[in-house]
Amino acid sequence: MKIVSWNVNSLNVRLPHVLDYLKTHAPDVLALQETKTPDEKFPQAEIEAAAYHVVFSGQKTYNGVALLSKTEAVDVQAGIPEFEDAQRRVLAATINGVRIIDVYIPNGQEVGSEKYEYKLGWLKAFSGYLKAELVTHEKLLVLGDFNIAPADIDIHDPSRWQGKIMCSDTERQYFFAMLAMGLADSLRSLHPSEGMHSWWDYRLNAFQRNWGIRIDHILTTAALIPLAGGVHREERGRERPSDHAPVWVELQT
DNA sequence: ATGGTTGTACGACAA
Repeated sequence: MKIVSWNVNSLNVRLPHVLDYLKTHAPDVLALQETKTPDEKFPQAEIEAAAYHVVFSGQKTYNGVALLSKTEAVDVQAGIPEFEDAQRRVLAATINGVRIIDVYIPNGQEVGSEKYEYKLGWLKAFSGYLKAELVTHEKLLVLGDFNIAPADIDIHDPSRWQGKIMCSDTERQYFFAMLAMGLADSLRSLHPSEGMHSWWDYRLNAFQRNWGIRIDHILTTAALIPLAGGVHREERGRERPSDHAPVWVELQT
């Protein structure tokens, strides 16, 4: 079972890239973030024409998540239960017997800002939700844009980013707390000593200079065995790319 | 150089 996470930064702009990706890689599940598309304008027909099922939770201009899958998604749930949030950032569903949680964690803008406080409050609520979900789902996978680089190896130039957004101790603690719940960082486990960067800023030619950061993750419970995984960084080098590359894992079935 | 680019939507904000 091949599972992919990709922050597309506008599905309207990136639909051709996504359809090409489905053809080339034929993933069983493709989780999207930052679709920036309200539900009434979601390109459902185009995706179904590519022989994929799709569920989505979106809004105008910002955020938005979607799950594309070869087999139908069931028990679909949008958002974090009992957490009021106007921003569409979470979509959970069961696909092939695996509980899949697609997440777009807030960026936080700058350490100490109002948006950073929103990020921390959001992480607290999401962590509680995750802990509860793990009680009832043995096969569970959390994937998406976490906007957290867990360790120095995940950053092209750690000194330049120290203490900054995505790298602050408090954010990292939330990430490690998720691992302590019984989730494995599948890409890091498969590739212990490579950068595996997944995001490159649009500015300053960051991709060409390989100024990347690993902020897109796929976490798996012990009942799921990752056989292989990686980053499709060639997508970042295409015409009019997203600033994120897809990250993927192949699970033992 | 505390720099710049992209998306949304047409000015400013988010990333």
